Amino acid sequence: MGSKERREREREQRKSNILDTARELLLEKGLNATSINQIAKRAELSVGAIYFYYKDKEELFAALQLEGLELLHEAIRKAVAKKAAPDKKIRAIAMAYLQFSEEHKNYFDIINYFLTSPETIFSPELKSEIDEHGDASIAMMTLAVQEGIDAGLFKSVDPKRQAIILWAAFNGMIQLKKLQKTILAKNEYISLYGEIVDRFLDGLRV
Amino acid sequence: MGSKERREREREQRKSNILDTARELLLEKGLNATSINQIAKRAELSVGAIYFYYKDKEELFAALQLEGLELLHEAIRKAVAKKAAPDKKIRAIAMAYLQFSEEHKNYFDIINYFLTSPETIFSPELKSEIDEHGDASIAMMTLAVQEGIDAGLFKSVDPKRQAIILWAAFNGMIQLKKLQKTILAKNEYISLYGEIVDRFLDGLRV
Amino acid sequence: MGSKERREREREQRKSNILDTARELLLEKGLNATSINQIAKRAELSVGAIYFYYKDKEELFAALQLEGLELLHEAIRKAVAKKAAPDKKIRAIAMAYLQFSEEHKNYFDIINYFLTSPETIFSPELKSEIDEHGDASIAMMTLAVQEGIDAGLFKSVDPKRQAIILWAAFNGMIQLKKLQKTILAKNEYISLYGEIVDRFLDGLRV
Amino acid sequence: MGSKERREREREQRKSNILDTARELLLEKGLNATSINQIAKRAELSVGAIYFYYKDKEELFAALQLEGLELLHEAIRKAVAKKAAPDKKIRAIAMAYLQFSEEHKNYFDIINYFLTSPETIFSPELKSEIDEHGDASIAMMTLAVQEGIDAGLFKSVDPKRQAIILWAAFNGMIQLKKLQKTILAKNEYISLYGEIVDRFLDGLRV
DNA sequence: CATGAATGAGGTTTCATTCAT
DNA sequence: GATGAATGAAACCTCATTCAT
Repeated sequence: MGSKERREREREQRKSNILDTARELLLEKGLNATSINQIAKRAELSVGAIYFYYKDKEELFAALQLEGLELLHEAIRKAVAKKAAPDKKIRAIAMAYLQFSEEHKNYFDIINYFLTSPETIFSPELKSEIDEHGDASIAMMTLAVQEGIDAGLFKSVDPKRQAIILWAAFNGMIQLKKLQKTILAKNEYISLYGEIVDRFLDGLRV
Repeated sequence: MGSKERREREREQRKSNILDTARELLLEKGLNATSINQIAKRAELSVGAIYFYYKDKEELFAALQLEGLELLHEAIRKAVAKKAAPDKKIRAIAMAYLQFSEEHKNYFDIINYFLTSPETIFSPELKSEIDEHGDASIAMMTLAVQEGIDAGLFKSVDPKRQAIILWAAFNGMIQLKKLQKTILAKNEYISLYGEIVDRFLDGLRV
Repeated sequence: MGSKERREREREQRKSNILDTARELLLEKGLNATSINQIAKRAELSVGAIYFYYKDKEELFAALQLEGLELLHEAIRKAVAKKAAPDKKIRAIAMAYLQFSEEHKNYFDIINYFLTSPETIFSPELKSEIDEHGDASIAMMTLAVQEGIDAGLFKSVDPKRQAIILWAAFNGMIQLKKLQKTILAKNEYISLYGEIVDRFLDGLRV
Repeated sequence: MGSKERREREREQRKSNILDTARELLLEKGLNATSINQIAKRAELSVGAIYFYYKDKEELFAALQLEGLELLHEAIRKAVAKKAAPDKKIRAIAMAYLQFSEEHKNYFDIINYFLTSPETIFSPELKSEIDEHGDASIAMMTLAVQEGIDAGLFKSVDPKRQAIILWAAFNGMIQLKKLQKTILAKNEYISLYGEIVDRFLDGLRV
């Protein structure tokens, strides 16, 4: 017995193997330049095998993004786990996000690639599922802001809106990383990222 | 006599015609679905003609982006033209940028398309030229912040850094427009955009 | 005891289930858009199972055609069952055939699909078996003509040849159904079909 | 000068060359088995070149069918050219059609392939154009029947309807050619074809 | 008996680019 | 200056079939 379980396990492993290769290539060459053929070749699989596990390119890339969002959620969860003052928590989340963008640059880029691309690539259902995953991470920032308000430290503003604003600003700044050596000095974006938190906390406090 | 000028004029007109068509297609179908062949067909030109005016695809798309950056610069210049208090000026620039992103959605998307794509598409020289154009717009925001500091209204912070921070936050928020109907309510991003300025000015004031 | 019969029954049921699905898909998407994989998926069977019951695609589709020919034979047999004058019988068979083409459009199309396709798809043995099945239906028309001749109503012509001629004409007309809305008015082919019988009976009578 | 004309001529020649190869393969292997790749290879052209001349597979095959319909029309026109009694004319058209089906078996098969296939393959516009071409050939048969009626030789029936009936019957019979060696003796379909005309004319006469 | 993973050739189509005219 | 024919690689995806389990 147990042969069914083994099959199941192998199946998952294969899927994950394909995902690994896809991620690798996606980050090496970008979305358009990453083809199923290439993934197959590098994963030492036949093209057909990939299509056996993933219905099409879209499904494959969506899986990648979901993976990334889960990882991100986990990173933020850890950052916010220890007891701390609300502003410390916010800073901790900010730093966790920055760290994630560097340590999991691959996933971060994928998430943002799809988030910011003006082309709609995923089906509505997929998009919805992905957005929900993203929502989960925002919720933790919202909570931190709420605590600050409850503690009388912050103005009485809508906490979720502040969370979204911060997230938008963080994203915007990390994207500027590309401008290093032209508009920005090397790694200047990191200190700017930090200054976002300063400025926003200043703006938030009563 | 003027035959040289006429030629020059025709040449410019032709280039601009190509650009118009390219922009149209780029926004209709996205970057990698826009082919030189398609541009040629819609512009009622031969493929060869396009290659005569633009060395390759890259050069063509870079021209598009430059066009957009110039338009943006002009929009901001106008917004900041009239005398006003520094915070009003900042708000005016912010609103000009938002307005630009809506009225010239096509250009805005192109600018951001290239800015946020992890693929490096342009040659270093091109990238540099493009960045410089972007710089010009930032300079105007920098100036507004500087005025606020000089007037003793704002904290004594690096004004250019604040300009960059604001710009990053603005971009980040406008990108969230895509999340309408999932995470955000319709047009919620606009009021969030406004709140960025509130919070930031709060954080900036002495 | 009966376990062998049960097996046999299950086997037949499975085969018929496969056939049902194949027929469905064949009529939905046409011959070459219907794949074994698709049949397997829709029949909720494994690909291997289909190959267990049918040696290959060809055998599967031949089975479908045989099914259809049997059904057709039965329909004609019923039409000709009651005693009637020869010309009435001929008309009855004609109408039974038309009705079959409409009520069992799926089978009719399959029969004609293979009959008229210039590609030779079946092996000689298969083709032979299929033709024999078709023969059985022709025989009944032949008989009706023979009766007319014997009764002195029809000219003394070869009855089987008349049967084949009628069959050919019927088929030809039903195929014209496709021309509705272009060359033919809607359902005009039906009244034309009727007129075939008129004209041929006129031509047949002494 | 004249270089434009030469280009035009070369273009036509190339298109016709592609068509020749496509026709060849289509008749050798049937529709599904004929791929653009194969056509390109045999025509000693690149795949892209074919797509330069024909938008897609559909357009290529439609061109083939139109070619065939024109040839058919011409053949019938010739057959009916000389003055003759209406029944002779009808027989002449019938024979011209049969002859066309043998001498231009390739074209005939293509015409019928698309006519009888239950799959709709052409776009409505194409289909319409094709049907119109077919209409032209029917018109000539219609005229012959009309003459017979006018001359008091035939019953007063709708002449176009008789033309369509005959055409359907002819098609139906020619398709039976495939049954040679099983249901029919070799070339029996030819004499049956002739008998269709006998029977029909008998049925038509007053 | 039945499964379903795997193959890999082959399908249609698009692409950026070149170059003879 | 401008044309447009040609290339051929590469894109995504599907197929019939096999076979170890």
